[in-house]
Amino acid sequence: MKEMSPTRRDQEIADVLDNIRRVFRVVHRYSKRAEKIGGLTGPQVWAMKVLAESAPIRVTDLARRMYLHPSTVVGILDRLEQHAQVTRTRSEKDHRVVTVSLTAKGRETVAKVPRIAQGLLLNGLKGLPESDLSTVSEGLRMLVGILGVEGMPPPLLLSPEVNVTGVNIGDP
Amino acid sequence: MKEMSPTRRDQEIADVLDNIRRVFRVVHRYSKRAEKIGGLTGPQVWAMKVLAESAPIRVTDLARRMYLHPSTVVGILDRLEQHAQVTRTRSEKDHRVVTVSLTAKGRETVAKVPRIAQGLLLNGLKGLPESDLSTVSEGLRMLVGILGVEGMPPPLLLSPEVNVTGVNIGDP
DNA sequence: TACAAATCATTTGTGTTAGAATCAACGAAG
DNA sequence: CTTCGTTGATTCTAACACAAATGATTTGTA
Repeated sequence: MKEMSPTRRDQEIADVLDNIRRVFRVVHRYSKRAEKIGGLTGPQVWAMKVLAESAPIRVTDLARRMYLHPSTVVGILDRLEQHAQVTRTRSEKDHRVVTVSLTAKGRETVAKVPRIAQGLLLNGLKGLPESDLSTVSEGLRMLVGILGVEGMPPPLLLSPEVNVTGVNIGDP
Repeated sequence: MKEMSPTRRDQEIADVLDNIRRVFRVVHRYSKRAEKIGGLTGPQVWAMKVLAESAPIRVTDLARRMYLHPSTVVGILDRLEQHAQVTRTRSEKDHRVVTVSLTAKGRETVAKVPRIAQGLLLNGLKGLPESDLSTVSEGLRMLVGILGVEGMPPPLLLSPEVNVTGVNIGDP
């Protein structure tokens, strides 16, 4: 690429940080208020989707998949349990372990989610020309590299189903 | 842009969403625990920096600059006031307005911050080859475009000083 | 002037997030 | 078998974050 004066480079870095800020705010807000399927919040729906995919699952594993601290997930599960969306079962083999599953009601809820969750980002990305998508993809890969979290957590499965899940997460 | 089967494309979109999630989490955590200058949290330091730049300022304007809800800022100001870092003054002209300023102690605190706040992201970006920086920049610009927030808020100044602030914002 | 609408800060209520400490239970070493 | 370290879930505390409602004040309008 062409040469760039230090000043212009600084400007570009400033722009990057500025844009990160913007994306974060939007994604963050979106995740806060969006969703609300059946009175559930973003993180709650997100947990439900992970459960739909791999229940029964231990609390710790659920936390890992959600990139969250176990104590955070406990709170989310408390609320979901109150709404009768999930159940907790103490494992027989290892009494330290608690297994989380969806209730019938929970499965209904999850079934209703996908189409509604067609978020801004997912639709936007879908409509992007291949070359632009590559640019976005590359750029983010580099950011992740900078932050040193490429392999972050168990990459989850990558089925189309999960893509949708990803969106909520975003805002996920 | 080589041709890409629908499946591969879906995969790439999934990756993008996954990476946004990762960057989001990392930056968020970073802003949460990092900083802690003089016992202050990330958002608190962030508010201090905005104040350093444009105090005295009204609560609403401070909130706008931080991309936060006013009620959130009230809490942050409560805590900063307890630590004697800022003061609140009811305006004479308009009795609805409260003006926030830094105390002497607050100015000292701010003076200590900048060098420590050379964050992961800023340093990482600085070390990036020009071509890679362009890719990151381009990709983010597209994301911002998708989200329709190009002009989002008063872009703040773009001095190096503010860039540092930008990092905190991330977590914002 | 009077009254309605808008503005500003705050309070209240709910939810998300993390770290530290706690408690039970498992597993391995002696 | 007993002790010791580890793991797993939870509780507690503290900070964010937002929406909705409140109360005080200003502004615009009839």
